[in-house]
Amino acid sequence: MPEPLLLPMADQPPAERADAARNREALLCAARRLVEERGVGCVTMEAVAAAAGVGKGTVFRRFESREGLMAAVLDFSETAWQASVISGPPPLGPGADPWDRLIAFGRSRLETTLVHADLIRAAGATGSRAVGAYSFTAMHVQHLLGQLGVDGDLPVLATALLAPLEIPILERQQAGGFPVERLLTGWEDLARRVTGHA
Amino acid sequence: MPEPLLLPMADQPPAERADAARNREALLCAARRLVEERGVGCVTMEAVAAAAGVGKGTVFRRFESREGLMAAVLDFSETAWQASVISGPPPLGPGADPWDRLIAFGRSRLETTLVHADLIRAAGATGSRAVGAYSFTAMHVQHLLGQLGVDGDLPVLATALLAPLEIPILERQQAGGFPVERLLTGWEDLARRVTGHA
DNA sequence: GATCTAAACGGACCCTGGTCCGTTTTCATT
DNA sequence: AATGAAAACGGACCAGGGTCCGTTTAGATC
Repeated sequence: MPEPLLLPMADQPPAERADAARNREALLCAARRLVEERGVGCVTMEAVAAAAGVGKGTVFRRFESREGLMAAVLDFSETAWQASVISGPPPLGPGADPWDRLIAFGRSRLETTLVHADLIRAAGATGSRAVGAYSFTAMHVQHLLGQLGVDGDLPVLATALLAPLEIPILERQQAGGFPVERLLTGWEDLARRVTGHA
Repeated sequence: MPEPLLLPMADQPPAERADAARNREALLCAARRLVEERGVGCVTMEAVAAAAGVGKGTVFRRFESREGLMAAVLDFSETAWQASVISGPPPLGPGADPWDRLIAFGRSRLETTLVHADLIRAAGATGSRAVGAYSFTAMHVQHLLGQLGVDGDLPVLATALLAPLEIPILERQQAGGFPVERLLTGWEDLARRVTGHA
């Protein structure tokens, strides 16, 4: 007879050891602080390690890479933003009609993306931005498109609508001298054409 | 009386010295070859320098940075592609009607972008891709939109149409399991909505 | 051809991201 | 409390991008 095997509940990753969790937290705090006070570009992995009082190896063991760490830092504000989309006040949050929500979404996304530009770039493709955040925004836009009665390949259409709000594109346009206001108007126009909304 | 000043023709940058030009060429060849036979990721600046028979400093003096060098390598195929848009056979080149050209453009751009994905990524924002190439494609799309009678902010609309064809977006979708065929169909749909074409 | 200056050269050197491995710590079990 | 194995730790170490500066070279002038 098998000995009482220790809780066979679904084999989830065995949970982080106490010291590991503590260090993760300390590192995240340190990183957040350093990024805030020096700017992303001037924060080295070694500096973060030192500020958190751990060795460099630990930073990499916890966060994989610089991109990973920056992604974690970014995740902070990203999560807050997602919350305001899910349950904040209209028109960004639920309650307003889908078209107004879509427009509010575009403006809000564009603005936060520009605010966190450096961090987003530093988080690269690793970022929650590139996986979690993307699928969140994609889902949300798909949802709104559905409510607006748009038909077609919604996942792909949603991506098309999101693409011009991504850093590389935004920055190139800004470098080209397009004021934010114009980008926004342009995006609204795009949304109107895509949805067929009056 | 001022001595016969040496050709006051517009003060263009004084032209490259012979040895500099020779080295630039040698470096470009070496880089092209190495990229081809090892893949972008396995080509170090030092290796390129060695292959070209010059010092490392020279590589950086000529091309500024790794991104700059990769951009120069990329420029090669990019220029060829541009030529086929400007003067190649229809429907990509001139001769076909604007709608057909637009569709051909989308497909062709998407394909070449995927083919050169690594290089484009390595060329980063420095790349001709990010400046020259972008403005070329933007101009071209603007032009076609104009011919199709689209009105609105054409520069911005053109960018919106181009955005989903850029690497970061394409790759994320590919990673999400969308087959190329679907991306293409999706883009055509987008173009139809934006232009209002039947 | 001698001379002079700006430009180019090369490679030692620095910095930082990332890896490796011998040591230390946690924590489940006895 | 003692024990043992898995996990975490730290910091020396490595590699590659980018810089610096003393030396060399092109090429214009005399």
